[in-house]
This record gives sequence, C-alpha cells and structure tokens, in this order.
Amino acid sequence: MTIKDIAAKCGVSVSTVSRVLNNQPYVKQDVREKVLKVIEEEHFVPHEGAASLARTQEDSIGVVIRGIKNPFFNEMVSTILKRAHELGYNTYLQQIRVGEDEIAEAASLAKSHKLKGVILLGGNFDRTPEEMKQIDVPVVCCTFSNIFGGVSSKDFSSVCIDDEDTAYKAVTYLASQGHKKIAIVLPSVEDKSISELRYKGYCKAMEKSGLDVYDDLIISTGDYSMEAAYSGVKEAVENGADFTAAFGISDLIALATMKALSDCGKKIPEDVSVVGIDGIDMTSYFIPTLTTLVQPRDLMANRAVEIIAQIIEGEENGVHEIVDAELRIGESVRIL
Amino acid sequence: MTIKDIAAKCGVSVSTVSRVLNNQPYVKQDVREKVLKVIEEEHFVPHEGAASLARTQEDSIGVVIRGIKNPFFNEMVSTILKRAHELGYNTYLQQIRVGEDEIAEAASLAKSHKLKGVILLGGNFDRTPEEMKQIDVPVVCCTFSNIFGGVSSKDFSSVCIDDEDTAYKAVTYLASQGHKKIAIVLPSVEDKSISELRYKGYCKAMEKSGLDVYDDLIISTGDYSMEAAYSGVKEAVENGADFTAAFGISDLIALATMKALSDCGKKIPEDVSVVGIDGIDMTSYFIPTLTTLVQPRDLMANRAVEIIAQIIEGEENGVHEIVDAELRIGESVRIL
DNA sequence: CTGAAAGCGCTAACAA
DNA sequence: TTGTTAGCGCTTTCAG
Repeated sequence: MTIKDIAAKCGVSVSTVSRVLNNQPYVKQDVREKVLKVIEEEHFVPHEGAASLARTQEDSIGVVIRGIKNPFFNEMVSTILKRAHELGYNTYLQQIRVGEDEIAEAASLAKSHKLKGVILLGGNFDRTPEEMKQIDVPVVCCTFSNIFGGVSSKDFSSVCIDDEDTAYKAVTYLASQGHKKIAIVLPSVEDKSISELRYKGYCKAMEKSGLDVYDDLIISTGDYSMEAAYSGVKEAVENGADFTAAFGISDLIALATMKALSDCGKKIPEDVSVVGIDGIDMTSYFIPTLTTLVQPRDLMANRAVEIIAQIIEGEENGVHEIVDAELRIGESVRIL
Repeated sequence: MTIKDIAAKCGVSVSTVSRVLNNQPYVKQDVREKVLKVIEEEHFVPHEGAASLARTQEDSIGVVIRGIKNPFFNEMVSTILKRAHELGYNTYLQQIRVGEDEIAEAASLAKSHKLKGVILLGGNFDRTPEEMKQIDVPVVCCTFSNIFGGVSSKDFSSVCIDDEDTAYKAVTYLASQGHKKIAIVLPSVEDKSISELRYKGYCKAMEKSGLDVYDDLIISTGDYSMEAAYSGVKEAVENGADFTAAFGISDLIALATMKALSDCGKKIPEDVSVVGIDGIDMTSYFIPTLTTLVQPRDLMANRAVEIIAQIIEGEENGVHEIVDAELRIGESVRIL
C-alpha cells in the first residue's frame, strides 16, 4: 500500500495525497476529507524512509543517550521528545552504552538521517575539536558541558548545572549540620568529567569550612555504577575509614553508599549522613529518603530542545546555560 | 556527500561502493580497500532512508516499550538490541507512555519502516483480534501474553512468566514463614492484565494455605505507579488495615509499599514483611533488600528476539514460552 | 486548487 | 569482477 494506491482509490493525484498527509494548504475541504477517510480505512502509513529521502529539508533532531539504564536520563527523555514534537521536530533516539563513543554515534546518526541537530544526554567532557567536528550539525550537551577537551565554546551549546558549585553546596550543607569528617564517593578524582568537577567543589567546600581532606575520605570507585560504589564504600569502611557524612557525587552512588554503610552496621543518618546530586524519582522511596541536590530536569530537557531549535533557526551557536540545582532535604542527613 | 561522490572519488561505479558498504562479495580486495579508505576519510555514512527504500527486503524489527521510565523494561532493552544485532537484524526502538496505544504504535512503526516483526515490551492484555490484525507482521509479546482479548494464540507469540503461578509462589513463601494476614498491593483486581492474574495467584495461595482474604487485605491503588502504591498503602494503614505481610505485585509497588509502611512507623521486616515480583537492579540497594521473584530478564529478552527471528525465517507463529521466576531472598521478609 | 514529472540516495537485477 | 540502469515511495517544483 503506497501513496499511489491511495491516490487511485480517491481518484486524485499523488501530490494531493501528499499535501493531505503533510497538512499542507491548497486542498479543497471535501477532497481532503475523502483522502483522510481512505487513509484511515486502509490504515495507511507512509514510508518514513521515502519521505525523508524526498524531503528537501528535514526537520529532525537526534537524541543520543549515554547510559541506557540511567534513570536520570530516562526521566528526561520523554520531556525532550515531547518538547521537540511541540516545536515541530521529528526525533531520532539512540541509546548507547557507557563504553561507546557518543560523538561517533551522533555523527553517524546525523548523517544517516539528515538531522538538523543533535542533543547529547550525558557524555564525556574530554573531546578534541576534531572529534566534535565529525558532527556536522549543531550540538547541545545536556547535563554536561565540554570544558576539558579544548573545544571552543562557540562550537557547541550546553545546558547543565554548575557541577563544582553544586557539589560545593552539597558538602557545605553537610558541614553546616556540624559534620567534620566528610567523605566523598566518586568514580575518579581526575576523569576529566563530572566526577572531577564535583571533586573540586568538594575540596573547595571542605577548605572554606575549615575541614581537612585526607586520603581516607576520598573513596574512588572506578566508575559510575552502583556496584562499584557499593564495594568501594564497603571496603573503605572495613579498612577503617572514619567519617560521619558522605557525599555521593550522584544519586545512584549515594544510594549505593547508604546500602554499603548499612551493611557495615552503620545507621543512616544516626551514624553517617549521606547526600547526593540529581534528584531521581527513586530517592524519595528509599528508607531513609535521600537528601539530594535536585537537577531541574524538565527545565534542562526543555531548554536543550529550545536551544537546538534556536540554533537551527539561524541563531548563533555557543549558547551555554547554567541552571540551578535545588536542595531537597530528605531523611539521610542528621540534623544537629 | 553521497554514494555517487564516493564512487567518483574512487573511480568506480556506485554499485561497487554499494557492495562494499553492504559487505557483499564480488569486489576485488584492493578495490574494496580503496573504497573503504575513501569512506573513512570522508566520514561517509549512507542515508538510511534511501537504503531502506531501495532494499527489496529489509531485515528490521521494531521494539515498542510501554512505560518509558520502567526500570524493568529498560534493563531488557540493551539485551534485545544486542541479540537482534547478533542475528543480523536492524532495530527500531519506540518508547511510549503508559497511556498510549502500543498496538497502534507498533502497526505504524511496522509500516513506516517495512519491519519484519515487532517485539512488544509490556502492554495490555485486553486486545481484540481486529486490533492485533492492524500489525501486519509477526508480534512477540515480551513479559506478557494476550489471554483476555480473544486473540487466537496462533496469531501472536509470547515469552513471559506464569503470572498467576509466580504470585502464588510469592504469597505461599510469605505463608510458609508463618504469616497469616497477608495483604496484596495492586493496581486493580480486574484490569484484564498482569494485576488481575497476580491477584488470582494471591487468592489461590491464600486459599491453599488456609488463610482468609478479606477486604482490608486488598489494597487497590488504581495504577502501576509508585506514587499510587505509596498513597494507597499509607491510607490503608492509617485506616486501620492490619497485616503482617504485604505482597506488592511488582517490585516498584513493593518498594513503595515498604516506604509507606516505614512512614507509618512500621519496621520492615520486624512489623511487616514485603515481597515483590520482577527483580529490578534497584531492589538490591534498598534497606532492607527486597525479597522478590526475579524474572529471568536476559533470557526473556534473548528469547523474544530469537522467536521473532524464527517466525520471520518462516517457522510457525504462535510460540508461547513460559519462563520461571526465581525467588531471591532479601531482607524484607521476617524469617520465623 | 490540482496534476505531471523530476528527482532524493540507494539497491539489485541485468549486461558486459 | 564491474558498470548501467530501473525503480523503491515520497515530496516538490512547475504548469495548468
């Protein structure tokens, strides 16, 4: 069943059917209705590839999500797709594993579908200008900003929180509650990515609060997984690490930290307090509820789409928006 | 940049380039290498729509996921995509919200991309044969099986656990630990879907164990969300519902149940024990760890792909596989 | 307002 | 082993 068959059944030409299909003007009302009726009856759906091929200008954007199981990203996807739809953009979703190269994926997605722009949901900071140039359409980094790879800030856009500052707030909150020995649980202190930035914020907060940072307080677990965080914290505690509060640089890490502490016989928050960053839905159902700095994910998702649309419409590239994370007080921090 | 440009740059014809692109034989080794080199240099990626249009026979399958944020489904997706890739199938992923019509989506996806088959990840049971017929390619329901809508079992395939039996096991386990007042937390006792089936299993287990089912034990919350489960349980307890164990028909529901109970001052498992079904990753990090019947999600994901491949290759439709859920004992059930 | 016809970029016979 | 060519199903001028 093709557009041609529909045209024949309606006694009109293919161009008329095409006009109806694309909601274009210059079709008499009764003709439009008849065509619509036949389309409905036949359950006709146009072949997307053919349309895409014929279209002189596609209005599609791609969304590449890194970390297929990450709830934080999954919670943003539907907002992105919805907003894109509202603004008249078709979307192509590509989920990739943590190990894969999101730039290469994005470049290939853009070419294989004539995309007008790409949103990167999560990714690595450490990119060279050459790598970025592989993607020949505007890019908006959502939840992160490339600041390590020497890519000019004019060559991409971004919307994210200030990672260093947010970590600073998290740790300062802990300090304000009287905590002195505050541990940090992170993948790495220098991964040229979020982990490194949040580590800086931690150090700054500790310093400003007049607290010492010593080795035992830094629990590097290797990656962003809950498994790694769990074993890292457990091992640290078993080896005698001594702290009354822990800052997990993401909610998933913070939740795994709580579990590890609990399994070591520590009560939360009585013995150890914990805070995270992100604000994923699940944190509200943990016992105790996690205190966390909530990223405004709907705002970020919407802005990411709006920014890419703006750039596609011809506005300048290089839009970099910083949004605020807000402290949501749960039950995981002891209030002194 | 098109295949034609590449051909020109290499001094060969488009068909040679096409052959190289598709890993076909009948290209001299040195020619193949030269073409590959130019493709690499130019970062050429063929237009997917054009290829799809020209291909006489596409080998693509679609995956429609219902419940964009559901961790259980998200955890299966990558396995499905991987297996499909291994078997030589292209995949098209479509995530839809809980309110949307997955059959209509699947039908449209199948037509717009000339799909050979569709995997439905989660969905409604209550479908008529007419609705199913909208999808003109083989369908495999993964995690559920259509048994309410009168669709002939020959018209679709499925791979799922035995919902009634799994619920039976969960409740029987609770009873075996000495519990007598066992509540069930579910969306609805008759939603013609998973909830209804698991409710049946609950009733059967209660009966076999010689336990009474009375109204206070049945907490219907309206939908599958954690929010609904949380408020439903909280309200029930505040209204005096009295039970020592609760069966949440899904992990998410069980987790929300634990939280609600905890917020009502009940300790788990000391005051109330809880079990779920699914085995999502997150359950291992809750305090206490949730006892649950684990669905073999990798197995189901792999089988779903293998079954659809089998049907596409010409084998008979109507394959219905039941897989076993396995009890994973956590800390949420009091051991007597 | 409507239709005819020229591609979009690629694959797949078919010839060479 | 390679090239030529006819579409795949649709959109989009351009005439009418």
